[in-house]
Amino acid sequence: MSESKYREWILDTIDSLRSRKARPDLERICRMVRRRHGSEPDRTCAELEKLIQEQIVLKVNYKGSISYRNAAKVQRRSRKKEDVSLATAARRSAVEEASHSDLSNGDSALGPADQDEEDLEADTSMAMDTDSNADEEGADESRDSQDGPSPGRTHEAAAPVRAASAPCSPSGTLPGPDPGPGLDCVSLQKAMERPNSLPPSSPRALAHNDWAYDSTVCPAERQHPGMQRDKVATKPAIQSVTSSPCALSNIKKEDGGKVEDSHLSSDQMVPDYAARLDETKNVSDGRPQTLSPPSDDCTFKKIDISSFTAAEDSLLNGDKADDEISVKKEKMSQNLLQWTVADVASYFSAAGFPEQAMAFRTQEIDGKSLLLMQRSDVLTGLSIRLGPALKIYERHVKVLQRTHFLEFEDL
DNA sequence: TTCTGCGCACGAA
DNA sequence: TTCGTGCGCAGAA
Repeated sequence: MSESKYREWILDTIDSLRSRKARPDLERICRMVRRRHGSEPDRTCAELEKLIQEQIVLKVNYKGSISYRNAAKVQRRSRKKEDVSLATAARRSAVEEASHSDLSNGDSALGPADQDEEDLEADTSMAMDTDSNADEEGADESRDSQDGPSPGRTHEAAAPVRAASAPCSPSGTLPGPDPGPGLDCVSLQKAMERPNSLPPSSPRALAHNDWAYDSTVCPAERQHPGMQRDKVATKPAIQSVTSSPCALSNIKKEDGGKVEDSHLSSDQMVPDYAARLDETKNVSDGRPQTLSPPSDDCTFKKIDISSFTAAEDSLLNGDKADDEISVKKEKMSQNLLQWTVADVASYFSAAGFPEQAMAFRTQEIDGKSLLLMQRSDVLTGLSIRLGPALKIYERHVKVLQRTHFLEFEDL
């Protein structure tokens, strides 16, 4: 029985419970998985915990009880029109994801809108277990250290109250809705903690973090630790869990028929650059994708993503990138600071994320802002779906940032 | 007995 | 007003 199978089962179960308006709590999840697939609650619990760690499943405290959410389906409500400044917005959303609502008023399923500044430094833990047991948070911390230095995750210390503890209470006789002390999964969680903590600001750290860029041109072929989330079958009904990250872009929100997905063409989304994109794609023919970072004052016109990616890879491996690529990279880094909002939007549009490009535009992300973006900002601050957001961050934002900072480090 | 569907109320946006 | 959520009940299996 593969883990991916379990993921599928669990996500399926959560979706199923949700669809029938039942609280997806541990008890129900375990029971349903056992009934449907004959899996022991212990195992289900363990797998569920893993999913939480991987931020595939969100653990939330809703109305005083623990619920689990399919992270891919968590809707970020009413963030469409945010006129707050980018920094504020991004930060706030990071807080949203990370800090969860406290028991104060229970409801936290969607993440609190504003948690004030108390957790601003907290990195994004999609597992917004609102009762926030320190165990999990610890794991999260170590895992997500790439997001940025999160010195002193305040909520960690601030939340010893009513630790909802790990969701383990296996073996059929599960404690009721009260997530009381069943079997604890602490050991599991600890076991799952990953050592990983180089300061993200350091390009080298990035290179050593959970991210190793594959030189393969097609991201679909890549499987690296940092992208594990992408492998999740967000649509449980689908059997093949070997889905590539690319497959995620096809994720549709099936719940309630809320298909937020883009039916919009590039033209609709980013009219001014879409044409160029199409043009480019046609011309490039066999080549993957060609970016055309705009701006009149740009010192370059087109950069081949694949080349760029390859350059990054070489960089990571300590190889000497070939001159041509280096030149491109250098130019790109320099120009990044000069990118306008439109440039950034067009970049992502050209990179195959026209819909998400709009989000960058809406949030007024220019080159400088792009350099400042953290993972959580991309995942949550833009109100874009998790799948594309992960890809955008891992394959583009991070790459651009790293390249940029590497440049400066070298200088 | 267990599972499922759903009306309804609640709280947040 | 809309939306996400889940309690609690009734009917089905």
